[in-house]
Amino acid sequence: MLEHLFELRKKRKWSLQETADQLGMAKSTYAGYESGYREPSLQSLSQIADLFETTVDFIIGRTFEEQELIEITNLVKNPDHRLLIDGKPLSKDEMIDFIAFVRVKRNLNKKEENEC
Amino acid sequence: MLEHLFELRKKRKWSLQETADQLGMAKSTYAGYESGYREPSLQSLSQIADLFETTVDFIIGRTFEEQELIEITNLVKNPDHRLLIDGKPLSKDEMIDFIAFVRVKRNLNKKEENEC
DNA sequence: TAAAAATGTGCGCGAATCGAATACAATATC
DNA sequence: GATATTGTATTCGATTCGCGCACATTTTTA
Repeated sequence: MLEHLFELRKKRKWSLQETADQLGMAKSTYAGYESGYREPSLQSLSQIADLFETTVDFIIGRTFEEQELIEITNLVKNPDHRLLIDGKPLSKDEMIDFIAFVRVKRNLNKKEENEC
Repeated sequence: MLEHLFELRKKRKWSLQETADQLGMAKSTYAGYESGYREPSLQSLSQIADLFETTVDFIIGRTFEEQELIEITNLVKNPDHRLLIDGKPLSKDEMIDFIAFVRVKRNLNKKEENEC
């Protein structure tokens, strides 16, 4: 269930003890989670997600990728996510402007490459 | 911790019994989750998230809205999501450019309002 | 409107699980 | 080679789980 914990910890090159210390729990307790011997409380689980800067859904294996991929061009028509800048939601118009902005910029870079 | 369960169930106009039946557990068990009297196992929690077609993070209150909010300015330093345009990931530079772009545009709009 | 069914709430019990301490082998560090 | 660190496993008391059951309230049915 928590098979992702191992990779998250290894990616940061932390030992079980280091990780447990940061979470304020015993090494054996955290180790139990990784090995599948025990399940953490929801509070501990949330704390762990915070420590690894990820989601609970990823840790318990409900999402396959740690980094969720979000296609902005889809968001205009199907806003299943809300993008913010400085805490303020991005409007549809701002999104459209942005898409155009990036497309133009990417094309310019392409042309520059071809000229070299 | 699981304060969202009540609203998710009510939105669907389900009784405790109906909900518990769909989850294959006792009414009192599910009711215990809603009232905060008990915490479900991770397996049950995942099952509940499936039933309500939402995320565990939302149910346990780690995200405020069912529609997830993503602050782009945070993505630069902590890329827990990946934004795409035309299938191609947004680079850090593109994100920074975009943030500046939106900020300038928003400021211009503000000035225009003040002039009226 | 009275009877019956369904709803939400709370408690008690046995069983299961938790969190920490401890022990120990394997590996790393000096 | 001695020492410290790491990962794994086990045990123990305490906590919590999941369910059954009871009860008051509301809704539905006859």
